[in-house]
Amino acid sequence: LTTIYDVAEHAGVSIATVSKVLSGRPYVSGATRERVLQSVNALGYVPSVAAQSLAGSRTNMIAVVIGYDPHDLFADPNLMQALHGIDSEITDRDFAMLLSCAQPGADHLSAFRRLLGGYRVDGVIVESGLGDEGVHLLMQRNYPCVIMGYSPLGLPCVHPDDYGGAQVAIRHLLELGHRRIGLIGGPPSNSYATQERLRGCQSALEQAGIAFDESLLTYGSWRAESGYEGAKQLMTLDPPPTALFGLNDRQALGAIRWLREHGYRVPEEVSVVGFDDIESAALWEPTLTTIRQSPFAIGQRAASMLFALIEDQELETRQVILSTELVVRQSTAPAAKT
Amino acid sequence: LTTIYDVAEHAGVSIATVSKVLSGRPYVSGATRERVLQSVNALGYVPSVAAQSLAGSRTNMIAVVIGYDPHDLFADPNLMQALHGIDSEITDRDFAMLLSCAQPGADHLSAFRRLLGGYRVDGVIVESGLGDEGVHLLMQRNYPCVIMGYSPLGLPCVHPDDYGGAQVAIRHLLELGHRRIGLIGGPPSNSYATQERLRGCQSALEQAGIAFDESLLTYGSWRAESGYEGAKQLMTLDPPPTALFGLNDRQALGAIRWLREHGYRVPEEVSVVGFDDIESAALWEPTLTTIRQSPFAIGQRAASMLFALIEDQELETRQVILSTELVVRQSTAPAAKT
DNA sequence: CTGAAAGCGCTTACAG
DNA sequence: CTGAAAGCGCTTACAG
Repeated sequence: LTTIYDVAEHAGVSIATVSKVLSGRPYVSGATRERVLQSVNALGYVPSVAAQSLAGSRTNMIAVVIGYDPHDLFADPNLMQALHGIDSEITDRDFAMLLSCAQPGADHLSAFRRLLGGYRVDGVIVESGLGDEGVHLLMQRNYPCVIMGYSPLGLPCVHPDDYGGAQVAIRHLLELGHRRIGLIGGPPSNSYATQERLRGCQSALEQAGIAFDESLLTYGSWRAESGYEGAKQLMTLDPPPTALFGLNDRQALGAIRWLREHGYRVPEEVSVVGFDDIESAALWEPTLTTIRQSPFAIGQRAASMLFALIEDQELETRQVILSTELVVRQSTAPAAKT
Repeated sequence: LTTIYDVAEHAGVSIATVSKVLSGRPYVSGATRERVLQSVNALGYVPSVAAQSLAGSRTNMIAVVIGYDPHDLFADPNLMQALHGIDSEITDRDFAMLLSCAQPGADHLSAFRRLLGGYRVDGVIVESGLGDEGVHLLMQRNYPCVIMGYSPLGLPCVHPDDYGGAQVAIRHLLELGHRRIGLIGGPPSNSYATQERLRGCQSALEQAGIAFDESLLTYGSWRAESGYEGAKQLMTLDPPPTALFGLNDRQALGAIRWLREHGYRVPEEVSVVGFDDIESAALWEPTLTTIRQSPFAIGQRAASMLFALIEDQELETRQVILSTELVVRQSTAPAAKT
């Protein structure tokens, strides 16, 4: 392995000078800089991150901490897109990302503790849903840190406009004449996204003079099965809803599956709306009307905020809310006359 | 931050002893070991990976190198599952994974070089499709390294039985009476998976006395659109195929979408088979007949092989081929009489 | 069984 | 503008 000493020798300077050139600090003569750079190139030198890190500078590495939830986690296209967004931001800065999952058994804090002690990273992006205690730990050591999701503690965070998006979805259904709208939610607890989307639903309904009806609400997971079960449950109500709002697309798709299996025509008899606009939404039959958000943009934004933090810049906004967009496709239609 | 010195002081021993206890080396008295462990616990000590790494021991970190292909990469549910599999293996060993994507512009080697020089990881898992030059680099430094996919260089690798799986898919269609079978392939070049699956198709067809017909083959990407386009292209042939084999599920699903949009009934008029068995395959309408593979298992296996390598154990097998399984669902039916 | 000392490859004041 | 030296937090022979 070629070290800084090799470069120094090759260039006929001291290692301190090599270091200075490489870190872009001033007070190096142009000629020296040139010579060093050439040596670096000639030798294909890449500094050891371990040594750099130990010596107290940057590690060029950020950690992405995600909760441990074997099923939901890695099956979630949104997470994937968010990672993609993060990657797209860090890649030109020559950063790498350390994926740190919470341990299955251990408390969520373990992931943070390991990070704090063991790995030296320049900053951390936390997937929400992990709770705030871990983040709190990071804060105390004032680690640069951004949350993808919500932060009750007021930490820098970025998330889609769940509240507004849900409102728009409900209003779309209301305009189509639907009055009984079944809601299929994500995890009942610990999910700000679910809560915010439900708040949005409630507000849109109440603005239309419709009381929020708890019996039209089911909870589950973010998975398709949860939508399937939700539809089953809601459609046995009397009278059944004329529209279903799956709080994410996978649930909406699962709901459609149940509906069609049981002879309901979508959208003629039952309209269905989703949230996310995942790839499948446009491929499904019928194609899914949904609220588009961009987890890719969330990841990107989180990363760029993190870099600002790392570089000690002031954040313009500590809470970034990315707008959503209604995408009308085939799965919604006017409510059938009753 | 608490260091090994703090622990040593707290336990009343030298840092060498603390180190010995922590690394599980012998020749420490039980009492001393106890005392050290208690101090570690009391202080919540976690060793600095940077220091450990510099001092020449394990980093407890592996790198996963993936090619840069913004669209396909992070949209691929298989990759996600593979990461999940890797994670499941490393998590109880308290390892972390460094996700290293090749740079957009730069040659693929850049990702490897950075790894080699900058980051000290104990081993590397390479997603295939990156070519072998980078892996070669790793080999030269004899870095423990496992490939998810194929290795022409004979490096340790693990992949599904693409060849056999494709054979089974084709035989399934043959048994249903199909004779003209359209093939929708992945990326034309650089994809061993595509090549192997096509070889499987060819062999199954020829065993049935049917010549491999290039005109019944389209290439594209692994995305759904590619299947959509493939179906469009293949169905304009005269006579059109009675069955389509999407070399992955997303393509198969895209093909079904095109077929239904254009009035073809699936499976009554055209049968469709996929490969992978992704989540959507069972949700789609019709549900998709497909060849099931487990990218999760691939990831797991790759990781466990890597650990064996890291621990200097002999590998029983350098090329692990995971079996696939035909899952018959609704998208295939007997060929219509002509 | 235990500890003193060198060294891993850098960065950062500090002198020059 | 340049370099000598200390120090980052560990591990690993090597003595004891």
